[in-house]
Amino acid sequence: MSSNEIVANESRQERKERTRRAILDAALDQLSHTSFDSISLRQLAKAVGIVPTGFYRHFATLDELGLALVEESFGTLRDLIREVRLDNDLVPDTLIDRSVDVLAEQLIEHTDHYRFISRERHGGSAVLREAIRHEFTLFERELVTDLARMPEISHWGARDLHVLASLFVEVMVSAASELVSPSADQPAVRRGLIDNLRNQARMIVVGAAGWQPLKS
Amino acid sequence: MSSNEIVANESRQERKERTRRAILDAALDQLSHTSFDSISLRQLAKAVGIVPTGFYRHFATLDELGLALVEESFGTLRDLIREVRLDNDLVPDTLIDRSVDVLAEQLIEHTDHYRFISRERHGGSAVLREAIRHEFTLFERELVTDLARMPEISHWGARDLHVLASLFVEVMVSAASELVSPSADQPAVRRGLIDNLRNQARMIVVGAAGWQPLKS
DNA sequence: TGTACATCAGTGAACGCGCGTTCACTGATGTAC
DNA sequence: TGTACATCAGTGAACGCGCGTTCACTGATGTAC
Repeated sequence: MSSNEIVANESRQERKERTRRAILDAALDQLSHTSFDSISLRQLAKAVGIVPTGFYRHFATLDELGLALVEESFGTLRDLIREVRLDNDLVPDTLIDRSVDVLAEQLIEHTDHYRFISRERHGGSAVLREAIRHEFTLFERELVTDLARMPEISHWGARDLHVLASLFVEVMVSAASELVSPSADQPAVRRGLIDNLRNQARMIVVGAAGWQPLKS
Repeated sequence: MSSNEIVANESRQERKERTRRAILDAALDQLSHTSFDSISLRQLAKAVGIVPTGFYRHFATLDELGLALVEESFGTLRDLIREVRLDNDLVPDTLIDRSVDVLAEQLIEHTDHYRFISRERHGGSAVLREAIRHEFTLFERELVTDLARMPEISHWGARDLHVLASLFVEVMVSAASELVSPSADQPAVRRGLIDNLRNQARMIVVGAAGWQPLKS
């Protein structure tokens, strides 16, 4: 579908927004088999159904497009956390099961977003790397706040909380990166990855339970 | 330095090997600020000091060059493990300290290799992704073998060992990726990352110590 | 040791192609009166 | 409600550039005798 096809009763603003959306979608599509630093503006425009120069009506540079995708992708990640937090009953084991299930669902629904983050996190564009790193910092900070509320570890210091939060984030990110990789489309492989993630989270919880907080 | 400068008493074979080496080095250099799927054969040749078509005397395709880099980079990683294993006294805490120190040193010495792996692990080239994934599988399998020798966990099953080994690999890879990132050149940041990695490893060890092996 | 021939790493011209960006434009939509 | 003008998303020609790959070549090194 091209973005400039005629739709009745659509304002100029709505039509523009629809084209912008189409550019973002075409970019996510192209980025599922390419990295951002070799994206092609002309192929993008072709997929959207506009002429190459039309791109500049929506983004001043390709970097601006990339940053919009980072923002959108982390929006998706924040939705995930919110969904888990809603029914947070504070029992570690069911919380883990619930979180892993929600993650697995989201990864299927928003594969493009997570693949984009995973690829560009250490990719060739310094601008995107920095933006993604910043978002992950915020994300981990939120997780630290959540963890600090749990009575069992309410006496922990900032360093201890960081150790635990970074462990959770890292196993989650690792598993997510594997799950969105094109090689993980066989159900048996997916189940193995999810099973392992669940057990990793449990082992971390056991580690946290026996942890002696650091001094100073 | 160009690869084709005159060096006395050098056989044709030696000279060719020197050019090949120069191509690999120029590629690693270019890949420190670019991803493999947007590498330029012409820029590579220019850096080496040969004409673009000269590249084909050494590699049939760019992919072949990429695979050579994967092999070489994982050679470096294997050196690291060997070095740690040499003085493995089986006391978890000193083993962790020792491993983290060796890793930190190696990351400084072979930044290019580790950055390449970190970037292409989830990068835009399916060929390299697959090669890197395969190497990591072998690597984790080796770690499982090592772990299975430790008396405390000699009764664990394959799944339990996989949980623990994958945790170690993932925190190591995460920390390494951050440490080779251009944003981690301030000593204070480096120390923070290394300190956190050490504590993550310790928390995992505590988790392993309290772990109830899975059934079946 | 000297000669005749084979090898092959590196050359350089040429190719067709897709790239990002410039610019002046068009014509439908929106707005002021 | 009708008219005159402003806005602006999308157009299309043109640009110079770097790209990977082809091909026939050169001339130093290596080898057979």
